[in-house]
Amino acid sequence: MPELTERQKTLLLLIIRDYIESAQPVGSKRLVEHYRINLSSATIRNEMAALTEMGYLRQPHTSAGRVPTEEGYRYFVSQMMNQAELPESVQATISHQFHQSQPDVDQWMTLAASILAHQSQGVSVVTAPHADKAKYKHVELISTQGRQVLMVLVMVGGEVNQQILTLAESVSQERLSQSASRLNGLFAGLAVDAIAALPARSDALDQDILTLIVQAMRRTADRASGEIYTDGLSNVLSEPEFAESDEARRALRLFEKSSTLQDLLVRTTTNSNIGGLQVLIGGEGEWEELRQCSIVLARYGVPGLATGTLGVLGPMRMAYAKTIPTVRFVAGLLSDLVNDTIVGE
Amino acid sequence: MPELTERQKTLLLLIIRDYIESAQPVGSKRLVEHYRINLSSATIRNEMAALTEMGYLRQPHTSAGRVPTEEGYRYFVSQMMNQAELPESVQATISHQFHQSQPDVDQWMTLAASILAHQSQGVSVVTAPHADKAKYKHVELISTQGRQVLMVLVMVGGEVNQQILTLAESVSQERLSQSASRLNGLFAGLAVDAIAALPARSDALDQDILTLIVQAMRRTADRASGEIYTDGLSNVLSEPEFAESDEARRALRLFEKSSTLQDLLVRTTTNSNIGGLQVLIGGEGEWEELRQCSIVLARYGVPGLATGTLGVLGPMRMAYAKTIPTVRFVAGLLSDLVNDTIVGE
DNA sequence: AATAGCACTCTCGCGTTGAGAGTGCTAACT
DNA sequence: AGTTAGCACTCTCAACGCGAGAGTGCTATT
Repeated sequence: MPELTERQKTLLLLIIRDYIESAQPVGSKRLVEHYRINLSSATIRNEMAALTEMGYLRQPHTSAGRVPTEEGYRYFVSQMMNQAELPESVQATISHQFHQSQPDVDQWMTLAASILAHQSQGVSVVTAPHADKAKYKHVELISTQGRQVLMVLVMVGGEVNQQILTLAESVSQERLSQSASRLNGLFAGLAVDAIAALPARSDALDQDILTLIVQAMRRTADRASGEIYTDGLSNVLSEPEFAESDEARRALRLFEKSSTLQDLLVRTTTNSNIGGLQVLIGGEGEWEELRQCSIVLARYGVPGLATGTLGVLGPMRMAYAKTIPTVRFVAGLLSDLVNDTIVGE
Repeated sequence: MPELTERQKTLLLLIIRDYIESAQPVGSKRLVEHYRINLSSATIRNEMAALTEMGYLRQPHTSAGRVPTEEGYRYFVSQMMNQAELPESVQATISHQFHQSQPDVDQWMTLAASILAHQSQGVSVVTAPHADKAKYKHVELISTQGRQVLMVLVMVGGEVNQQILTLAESVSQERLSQSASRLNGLFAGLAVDAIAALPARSDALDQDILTLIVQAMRRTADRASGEIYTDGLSNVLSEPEFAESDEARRALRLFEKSSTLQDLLVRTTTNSNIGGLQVLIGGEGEWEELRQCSIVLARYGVPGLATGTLGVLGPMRMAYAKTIPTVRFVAGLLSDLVNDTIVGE
């Protein structure tokens, strides 16, 4: 791919910025009128032709202005990655909201999703922090009715797993508490494999619970991510590109099947570093449903202990300039929160 | 309002049924051709004129067929309320799905929402069972880090309240467990007011926890309903009436602000009996966002112990004939499940 | 009371047309 | 050589007109 001259670079960024704002193909004349450029429209036309030739722009039809291609957006985003800090005042507002909220993962996730959706005018996704290798911390068993028992399983890192068990026979709350207490003494800090490798318990109830705990921990580990929080779904319907086609419906459907969404998040962020952003433009050939969309994703958390993903989905014409720094900033915030909560345990 | 003749009644129902299927104004000729009626189109025209006069039908424009008015839909629904059973086979399928799922409230709610959305092709809403007067059952305190403690509070009826507390000073897990155990012995089966009325505890930690428990129970009671589950959001976008207008967005927004949605559910079902259906057509003048929509709602559960709401939102042109019996049936199922889970405690 | 016939109304789809926007190319200019 | 003015050309889009079709209400008839 040929190099861009400085002027082409400036023009390309200008054109994309304008298109993101106006949602309309931008022509040479409009460009001259709206921005202070010391060039005539004819010169700009030449440059536009060149940029089109190089694959950064395209024309919806012969006599329309130019529109960015996926390649164009990619260039735009790459230029933006390095710089683009969120204004101090916005940073302060967001931090403030987090610090005055309850110190509760659920609250944080909801808040993060809400902030992202609001700032970016897109659909936000946030997954709860999740440990790849969960370590046992504590179990509580609460008799509910008959043979049914509520098991609350807490992992190191604070991940909570709640589940109803059905035992072979009815057991008193007292015996349950004793059993839980015995297991807590035994398992503290162990990973699932270590627990499974322990010799069988002589007490039948203890052994049953142990088996169920191992199952629950395995299941938690298999889930590739924590619970998914989302917000701003209605934002996407305001976008003109989704107004009448059923593009919007396809993208929305992705959000209803949480398994697909999880797959997407995992596959695209699994190798990315904490703090590193990833921007998927037009589904990158992999995601048919997202051909018209872009996603800005980031991982947060403490590697090895608990990590999660957060991001924003919007039309390809998304407000990257605002979304990217916001996602980056919120990811940093959540990382700090996870860090503060876990470290020292 | 004048009485309808038997023939007018038949015709009105037929017209509405046809319109619900086809989504197009239905004319006299179409009616004669598609259904075996021993009448000429001219006669039908006369009757249609009468029905229009009476306010059950209306014409989008002079030379179009008839479309039901809100009044028309109301009549249609009222006719359907008494009869309309779900086919045995469908009942069986749904029951089966419930009985083979995990005995877990979260699972049930998700499943109920999924079934409702799928059957009705609308957006479903299900709220978790919730007790107006929560009774204490059990508390567990799990130290997480420093002064932070995870409190798991279980109510009679199985409602679980999970919360992070920040204590005045760091406390060992052992002391927490002891405190929890003392309180459990003391509070079992009591309502929040009874607990608040108890004399202060001599132990400072016990007293702190007690206060926090009362707060948590009050907060739970103040929430007018349990957690909200929803499904089928993308269905609503397929409906032609929402294709391009922004009606859809307004209705969707209702679902994003869970507070508004809760308000709606509470206000419309607060006085309705378990098992009784309520159908809101066109927002009934109260809900501007729902002017084009209908909602079928039902309460389920065991009055006085734990109740919840479930329902379906769709266009006014919704498939009532399928939705109403489904909502009624699922409500019955959930009532049974709640009953089985709670009774005997 | 029910129906056949008829004149009337209104929407919708379709082809036409003219204005406007934007382009690419060429020739002139710096 | 790079830049610019001018111009012919292309294409979309909104407006318009028009005819077909659907549906109605009314009247006269059975």
